[in-house]
Amino acid sequence: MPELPEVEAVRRSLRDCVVGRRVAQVAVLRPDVVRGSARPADLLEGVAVADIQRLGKELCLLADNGRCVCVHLGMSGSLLATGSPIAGQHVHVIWTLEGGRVLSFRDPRRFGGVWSFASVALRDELRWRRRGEDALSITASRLHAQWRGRRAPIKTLLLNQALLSGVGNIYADEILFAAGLHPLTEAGRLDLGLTKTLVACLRRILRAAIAAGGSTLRDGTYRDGLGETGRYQTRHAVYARAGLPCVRCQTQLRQIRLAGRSTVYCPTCQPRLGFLRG
DNA sequence: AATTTCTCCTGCAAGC
DNA sequence: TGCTTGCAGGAGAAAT
Repeated sequence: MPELPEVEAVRRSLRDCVVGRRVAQVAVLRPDVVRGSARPADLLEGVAVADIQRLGKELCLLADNGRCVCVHLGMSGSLLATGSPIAGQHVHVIWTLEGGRVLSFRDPRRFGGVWSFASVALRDELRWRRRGEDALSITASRLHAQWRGRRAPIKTLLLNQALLSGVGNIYADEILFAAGLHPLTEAGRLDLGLTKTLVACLRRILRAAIAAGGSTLRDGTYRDGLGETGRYQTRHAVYARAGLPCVRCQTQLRQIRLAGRSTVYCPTCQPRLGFLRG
């Protein structure tokens, strides 16, 4: 569930307590969540963290010796900075920082993971350059060009991280509602004007969600790097609201399955393009 | 080449 | 109360 806004909230909350600190020790409790070398030195033991970057839903800890470690939170992952080691199950990697603070990667469902790279260049070649542009920097003209001729539904393409990085199921539904677009709309049928509307809604919603610290759903799993919950879930217009009245027109919200994911939309506010244009 | 389906995993909620 | 079943979904592989 951590999507771009949640991952950005984690990045910002961790920045001050992690950047500039040396990693005193790394413990890997579950080696299979680490891809690439899981040797402590390759997971930044002994070096200082110089920066934390983000592409889409993925974080990357950069060390001052050039090495870097990507962390993907998957569905249920969290990256928590605490004053002492956290108790409980599903903690897979622990970075003990100089000064006693501890950074823990916890992921019950293990859809996330950790990737170690010898350099940013290798990270980019093997991983980040294979991803689409970050959703916060996409422009309408580039998205329009990318979607030209595509027959897949717009929601499917919004979720495709090889095309665009950062949008997941929650924000895809929220963005499409804000833009008044039916999730099954063929991507290639969006003209530049509608694409501009879509991109404007995408930016507005992702930024508002970042400002609110992301969305913590009823299961309560999402926390930022300091353990704080998000506050954007109270502003969801459609996600997890199937059967309830639309906040704009009171029509009962409809749920379908698309790309294997539950999809909620308002049949009145989000009409099919085909019905408008023949 | 594009698109869809399958698979991984655990926790929670609903139903009996 | 205690069981089973279904559902949630990111991403990459596999199938169409």
